[in-house]
Amino acid sequence: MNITASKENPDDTRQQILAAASDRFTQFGYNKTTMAEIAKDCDMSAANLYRFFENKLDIGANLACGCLNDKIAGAQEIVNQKQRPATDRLRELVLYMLHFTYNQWAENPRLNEMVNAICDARMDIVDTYKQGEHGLFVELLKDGIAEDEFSIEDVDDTALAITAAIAIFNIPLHMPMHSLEFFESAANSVVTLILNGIVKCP
Amino acid sequence: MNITASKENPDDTRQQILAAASDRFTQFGYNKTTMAEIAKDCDMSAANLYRFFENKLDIGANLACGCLNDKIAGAQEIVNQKQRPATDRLRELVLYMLHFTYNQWAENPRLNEMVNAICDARMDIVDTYKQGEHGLFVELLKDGIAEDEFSIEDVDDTALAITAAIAIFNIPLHMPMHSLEFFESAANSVVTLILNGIVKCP
DNA sequence: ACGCTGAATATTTTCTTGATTATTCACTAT
DNA sequence: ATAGTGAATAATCAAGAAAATATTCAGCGT
Repeated sequence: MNITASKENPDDTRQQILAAASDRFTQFGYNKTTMAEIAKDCDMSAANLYRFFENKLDIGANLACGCLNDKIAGAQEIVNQKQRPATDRLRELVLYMLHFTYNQWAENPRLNEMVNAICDARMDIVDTYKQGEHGLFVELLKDGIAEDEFSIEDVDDTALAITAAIAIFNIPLHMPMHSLEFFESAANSVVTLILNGIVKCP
Repeated sequence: MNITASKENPDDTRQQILAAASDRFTQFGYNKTTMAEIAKDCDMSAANLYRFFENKLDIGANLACGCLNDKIAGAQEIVNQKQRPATDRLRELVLYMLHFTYNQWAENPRLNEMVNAICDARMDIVDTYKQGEHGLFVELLKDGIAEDEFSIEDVDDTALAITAAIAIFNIPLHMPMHSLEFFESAANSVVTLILNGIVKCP
């Protein structure tokens, strides 16, 4: 037996493919890049790509997954700033999500192609993301309750309501409808609304 | 000069055309119905349609306008029930809008074609609708303040925040994403969130 | 057996090109 | 002047062939 491990780690190859695909997708769009082009960038045959990914959509799905994981990771960092008031973190969290969504759309219009393809075929990815988002809000709300900032009956339901209320700031498809300034203003208003409530307290 | 007015009121003809177009659009879809068919239903030539409407899209826009006016009218009726607490009316208003949007999508999938065409070309119609919606919330919030149910600093901003928070319940495009039950539950949660707020009162 | 490939096959896109359809216009009837 | 038309033109759609692309597979070199 060979004492060294396999010459190339399969995960490295996967990453190489994903990197090449990401470059192509962002520069030329999902539909316009061919498997042959991705393969050539990796100095391999198109057939070989299928030993690492099921198909083209699977490559896109993995990229999208990574992108959404990055988004969640950035959001988690905000939630993790436990010394800050939950109120502040909630506002920053929503604005962070808006900016992430907007920048993704603005800096890379071609990415929308991929988003559509993914949404059509791999709703599970979106669902997973939503679950992560929900978890973040639950954690933040619980922090707020622990610090006596928030008074909430049903944390889970409230987190669900918040995600529904800020949905438009998380959907790339909506970004072309308004300017970033408009969205920022709207997001701030929504957060204020959420935080203050409108029923007068006794 | 003839002592009688013109034999046919131009507005009647417009209404006749709109009615015929509405039937066709809902039964066969916007793209599949031809100007010739609409004209035949009205016992006139296709060319004559252009004496009453700029083009096919203009007919669709007028229908959409009417539909959105109906929606606003129904919403206004709810707001008008001044004897009821504003709190109740707000919840019913949001659920009414959700049901209107959902039914429009569910009962008539073909209508979506037209919605898309309108949204692409006549954003002004959507803007007008949004203004009307905003006005309704402003009125309702002021009612609530007058009745001492609500305590609101900036009514206009709050109305804007509410419309943003319930946006997903007003966009037909989102309806296929979830069941009506899910949307109802989410809408109720959002309304509760709006009404209660989460910041503990001193 | 492993990691890979070229060639074969299946699926999608692109490109014509002939219809359909929207829109305009010169003209008729009242 | 008004309500309308038929015929001409312009724009769009649709079917099918050709080309490009995705995906599979038998087999090669190690």
